[in-house]
Amino acid sequence: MISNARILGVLAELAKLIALDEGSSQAFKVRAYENAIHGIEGYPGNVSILTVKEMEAIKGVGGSIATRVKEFVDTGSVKKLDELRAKYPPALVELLKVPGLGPKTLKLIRAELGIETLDDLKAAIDRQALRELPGLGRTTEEKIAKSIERLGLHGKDRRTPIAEAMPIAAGLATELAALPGVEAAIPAGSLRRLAETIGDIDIVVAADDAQQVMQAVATHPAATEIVGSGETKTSILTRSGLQVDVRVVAPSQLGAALLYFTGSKAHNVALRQRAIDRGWLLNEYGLFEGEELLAAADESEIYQRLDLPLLPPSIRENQGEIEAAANGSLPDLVSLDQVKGDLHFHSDQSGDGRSSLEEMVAAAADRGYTYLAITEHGEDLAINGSSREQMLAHRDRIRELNTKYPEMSLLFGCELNIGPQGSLDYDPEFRLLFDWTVASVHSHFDLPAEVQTSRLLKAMADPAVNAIGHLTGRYIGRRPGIELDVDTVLEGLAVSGVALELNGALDRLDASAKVTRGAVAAGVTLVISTDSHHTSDLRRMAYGVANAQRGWAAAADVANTWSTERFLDFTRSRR
DNA sequence: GCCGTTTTCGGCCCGACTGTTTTCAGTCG
Repeated sequence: MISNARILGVLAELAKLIALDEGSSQAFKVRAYENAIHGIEGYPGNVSILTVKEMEAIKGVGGSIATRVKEFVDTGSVKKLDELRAKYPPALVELLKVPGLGPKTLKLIRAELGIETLDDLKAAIDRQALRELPGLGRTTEEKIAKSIERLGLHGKDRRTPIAEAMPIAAGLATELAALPGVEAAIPAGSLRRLAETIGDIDIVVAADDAQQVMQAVATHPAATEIVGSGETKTSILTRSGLQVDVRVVAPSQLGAALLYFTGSKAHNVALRQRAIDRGWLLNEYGLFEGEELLAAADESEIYQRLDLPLLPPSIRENQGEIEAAANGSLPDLVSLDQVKGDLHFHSDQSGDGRSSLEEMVAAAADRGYTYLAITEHGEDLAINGSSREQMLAHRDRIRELNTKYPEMSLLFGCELNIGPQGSLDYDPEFRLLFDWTVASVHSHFDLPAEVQTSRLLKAMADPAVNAIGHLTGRYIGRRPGIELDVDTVLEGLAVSGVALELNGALDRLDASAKVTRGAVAAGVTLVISTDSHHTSDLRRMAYGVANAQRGWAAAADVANTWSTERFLDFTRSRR
């Protein structure tokens, strides 16, 4: 069986090479491939087992593309792709990664100067050959030269983990919001949708005086370079090579601008099509009927005019959310105010905890939680874990502390460590002393997928285990997670009644939105947790909730939105 | 190359910025 990822890889390469062949990434054929890729990304099953006819049922996939996919599945290659590869060697295609160098220009310099590789391009720039070509000039040549210098730092396909980008975006937005005359400054783009990695930071600023904001951005100390600067839009590069685009709009247009700059692009295109169907125009300035403005100030107003409810940024991916919202089949997505407790929570009793038990519990009480599981590491984590004696003493502290918070149920919990063969800390009797446990993988990330899968199945078979924590153990952009058979694991969770944790730490977001959507479909119970080690980590709940939304999870699917009584029943259900 | 409550052909989202040009093409998101 061939994975969807491999098929998507083939289609992405075809799209790229056709763009080069057509001389435009906007060519309709290219967009058709991109639409097909998008459709397959949203397809829940394996595409390789489908017939051509069945593939054509996927949105964006027509006869031609379906036939090529089938050809790849059956023969392992695609004739059209092989032809294009012969026509455009890899070294040439690589040049498309240079910012400012698109397919048209690349075709031109190849035809006129015989440029086939990066070294050819550098040599041509050195002898100032580019500037002699029609449509190019000295400035363009210098711009490309500069882009080549920084290729590793900010190539077009460079992605930044959201955990890295979020604080930069938040800091910058806060500063811009403080400028006189600025009504709002909001990070938009994939960051606002909580994508795992982002290409650049987009900040939308609502202000009447754009000039002042542009000035502030261009002279910002974090800007190592100004990529572009116009009347309403300025782009800078930070030291790490991350690009930040700041766009100023009139406050009365903030909703339309936010909608546009939040994307996703595919979601926007679908919304605009919906506007066109009604004889209207939707752009970043508003929704228009001819000259008449229909809506612009609020996102919700624009959705409403298009006969849709306000869709949260987290699900704006054009993966069926617009159709579902239109026909009323979109789940009632979980929201932050429905969360009643946190179920993965450390104090400094754990070696890696940073705040005291008292501080952590007080922070949870401040958030109005009605239950809270304190889950210190088990003894198998040599450095961070607690012995039996330490755990029992900790239980006494928790029970004692609970008398000060009568409105909250404090659960004596544990984060159990799943060993390489699926073993757990302590012994079966001792494990049953805990009110709540979350079992997680912390080591042996490189085992084969079959071993990891049975490892997890064994752990969830233990009656003391309530949830599986950070499913894959990944750190986005730093460490890939364990490989596993997702369908088998989800089925195991559904059958055993063990919950799947959605870890809200920004560098984890584990289980992923995609896995979450599968879990919801499989009937798995979810819990959204922060894995807090410090009082400042409790805010991660918002990210966990947004990631749950990305997986189309309803409050009913998430155990820590349930009433205290129902939740406590759930903790005892497997014992 | 895909698609359809304007359906089998003729459309296909929309605009900012830049550089090279004198009205627009290319790139990008």
